[in-house]
Amino acid sequence: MKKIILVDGNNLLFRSYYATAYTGNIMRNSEGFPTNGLYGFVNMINKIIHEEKPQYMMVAFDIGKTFRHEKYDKYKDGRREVPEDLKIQFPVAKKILTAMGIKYLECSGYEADDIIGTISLWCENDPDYEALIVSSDKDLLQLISEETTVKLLKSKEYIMMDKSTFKETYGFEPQNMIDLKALMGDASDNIPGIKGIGEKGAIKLLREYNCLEEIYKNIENIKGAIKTKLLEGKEVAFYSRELVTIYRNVPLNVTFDEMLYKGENSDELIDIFNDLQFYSLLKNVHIDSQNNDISDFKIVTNINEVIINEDTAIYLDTTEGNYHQASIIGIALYNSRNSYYVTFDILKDNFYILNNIHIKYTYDLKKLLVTMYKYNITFENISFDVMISGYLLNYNVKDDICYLAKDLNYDIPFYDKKVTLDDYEKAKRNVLKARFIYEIKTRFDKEMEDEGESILFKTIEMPLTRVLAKMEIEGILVDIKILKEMGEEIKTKLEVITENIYNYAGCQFNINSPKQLGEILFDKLKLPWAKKNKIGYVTDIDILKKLANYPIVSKILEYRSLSKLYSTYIEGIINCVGDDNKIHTIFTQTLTRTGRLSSIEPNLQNIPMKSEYGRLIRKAFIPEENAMIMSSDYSQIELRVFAHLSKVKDLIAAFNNNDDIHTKTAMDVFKVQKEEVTKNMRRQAKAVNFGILYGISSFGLAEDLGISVKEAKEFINKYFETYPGVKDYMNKEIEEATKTGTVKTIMNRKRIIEELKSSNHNIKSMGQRMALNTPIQGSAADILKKAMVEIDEAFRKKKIKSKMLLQVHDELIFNVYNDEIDEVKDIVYNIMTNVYQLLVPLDVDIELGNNWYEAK
DNA sequence: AATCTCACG
DNA sequence: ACGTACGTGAGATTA
Repeated sequence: MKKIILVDGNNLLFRSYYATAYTGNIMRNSEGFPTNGLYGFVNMINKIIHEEKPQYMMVAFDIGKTFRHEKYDKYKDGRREVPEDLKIQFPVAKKILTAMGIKYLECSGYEADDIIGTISLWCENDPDYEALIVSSDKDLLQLISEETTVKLLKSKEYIMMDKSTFKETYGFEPQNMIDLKALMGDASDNIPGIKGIGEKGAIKLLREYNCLEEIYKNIENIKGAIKTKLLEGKEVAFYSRELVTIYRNVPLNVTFDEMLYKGENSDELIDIFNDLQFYSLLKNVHIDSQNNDISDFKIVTNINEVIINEDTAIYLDTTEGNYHQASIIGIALYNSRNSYYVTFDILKDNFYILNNIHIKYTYDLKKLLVTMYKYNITFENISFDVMISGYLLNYNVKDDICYLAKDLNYDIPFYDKKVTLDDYEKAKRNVLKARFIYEIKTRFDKEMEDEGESILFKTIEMPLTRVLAKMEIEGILVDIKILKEMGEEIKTKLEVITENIYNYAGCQFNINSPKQLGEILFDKLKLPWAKKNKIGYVTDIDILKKLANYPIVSKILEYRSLSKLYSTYIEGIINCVGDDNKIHTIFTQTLTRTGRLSSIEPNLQNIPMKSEYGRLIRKAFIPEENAMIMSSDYSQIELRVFAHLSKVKDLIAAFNNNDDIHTKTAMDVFKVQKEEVTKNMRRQAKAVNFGILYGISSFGLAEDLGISVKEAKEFINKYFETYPGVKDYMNKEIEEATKTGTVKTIMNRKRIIEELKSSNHNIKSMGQRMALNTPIQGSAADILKKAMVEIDEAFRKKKIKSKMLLQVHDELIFNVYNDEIDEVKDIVYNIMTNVYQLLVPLDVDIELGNNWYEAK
């Protein structure tokens, strides 16, 4: 038996187009050609091939006016016009199919359905063939027979419908599907059907009578309203049926042999995908062995075999998970002459080879440094980290190098724990990764040069990665006892509060469950302000604050903050403390879209600060003996950056005069003297200043200040009238960003913002806010990073033994030995204030204490 | 795996 | 007419 896969091409392309079109973010390649339909289309075709392993395959398309609907043109007219964006994707879809070795058919005057119906009829008449139809259109179910099955696509999965499953589901024969549609109609296809008869009623009738003819033959046995409707709609029903009946004798000039699945023509397909910029799909294309195979590498059995005397890439193979705990499995080395894989077993007595001056390139240098630290290898000559370079170039960079490789058309298989590989194959994959590093670095180097990011890369990011490695290795001391004591206290408080809440609620429930909590508050206790989300009621802090007068709600607020403290900051932190009583976070250098760092496992950039009680957690972060914790933070760095970027004279003057910026804003906006600025005026001015940094919106400001959107809008207008330069700057920035699709920081860090191209207002607005915020947040991040590099350098030159420990976006935390306090304070202050010349001065506050809490 | 909530700058 | 401030990470629950 030969199986042919019959695919409804129109259906597939429509589905994938509308799956993304509604977001408004229509995918396009850099020439502006829309690709959103094609992307899903190709994925679906790939999936079908993968799942069905077809011998024969055919994709059908609609073309021209269809005979079947000709006499009912008035119904067809009601159908939605195909958007131009989608229309132009059809010819490309057909080109792709040809490149994939799949036959496609279209026949003037017939729909895709008709073509599929015709071929499936051929299968019924030919004992050698059977058909599998793929579509999400239930109309095609009418074709199900002994020889024909339908794979009915749902949003995420599919249902296989053969004769027996169809009967189980509907209770009548597949060929009577047309009668079902005739009765119930189909709004999306403008099939009228009988008014007042829906799916349920229609199915019931067909289970009893099978088809329209039988229904009307037995019309006297049918009672009540249904009977009237049936009689009134008789004519409509019959011509509706004609409309939905698939025509199965399309004059097709094709043979089964022509529908053989031939397999792809890689070169053609690669060309097309490159054109469309479907880089992730390229990995599925069978690429010639050049890229995914390598045979001339050596698995080293004796270290003397390793000869490196030219620039070489290293790839480190470790166990999974947090790299502070990871162990080395082996390393791959690659250069244009030689390539090697060295297992840990061989390496462990020969680490010295890694001091080779020719080892220059890698992926994730920081991980390499941290992992190799205990073997005293410092890789002084590594000057190029492909991970960081890829990040600056806005590639899709993850921990696993395979993602980047995939995007760049290098086919390195992903790690799959279900597949066991022999030693040779494992070694090969690592060598492939080293080769990828070696080959891609030249291209990245050039791309960075073109983007003007080389200096940023060489003088900031590459040196910084070594600084961060040191900070991670150093870690910060934690006094677990303090955390445990505080934990006990919180636990006791939580028990009391839990009892209180149960009493107010009149029952016990899981307070941590937003769902249950919502039901208690808004269903059971009928509190006002109920607002729904997908799951149930919204129970976030904004809603609860409005209800804080209810004793149960104030207790819940208390419970929330305490349980957050307990699980995230007491338990969470304690779990991260190692045998050395220290926490070693990981600073991710290649994650944020703005250029900031982030901190994980644990996150030490969000330790409580704003609430007095939570802040006590900071007492557990302590210095070494004979040392103090020092914190140095930039004051208003983002607003200063904004003053610099916007060049607004009043703002620059305010910072030059060392004014309190929020008070100054209040004076200008409210047109009052300094003495007349009330607390509330300053608070409002501060909120607007923050709003400016975020790409202000009246809604956001209203939310923040608890005023109406209208008031917020007026307030913003007043601000813009006060500082017209701000508005001008924002307009100019958005215009430029929209033109180029990118924004840049003061150090030329580039972010691509696809959202700016969106036709969806919301998404576009979000893009505009990103475009306004990124240069500010990103430039501040640049400044911090530069300061960190310089401080590290100064410490080294002056042989300072105090250590930089943490970075929290606008502040640095140090462990400072008592005998170095003055010197370190000096160095840090001078570097931080002079690291970059803005149009306004940079200001730094430095505090010292016996723990992080006191250093504030 | 996705969602909600909340901690930070 | 729309849903919304920018950038993160983690824990708990629900699906």
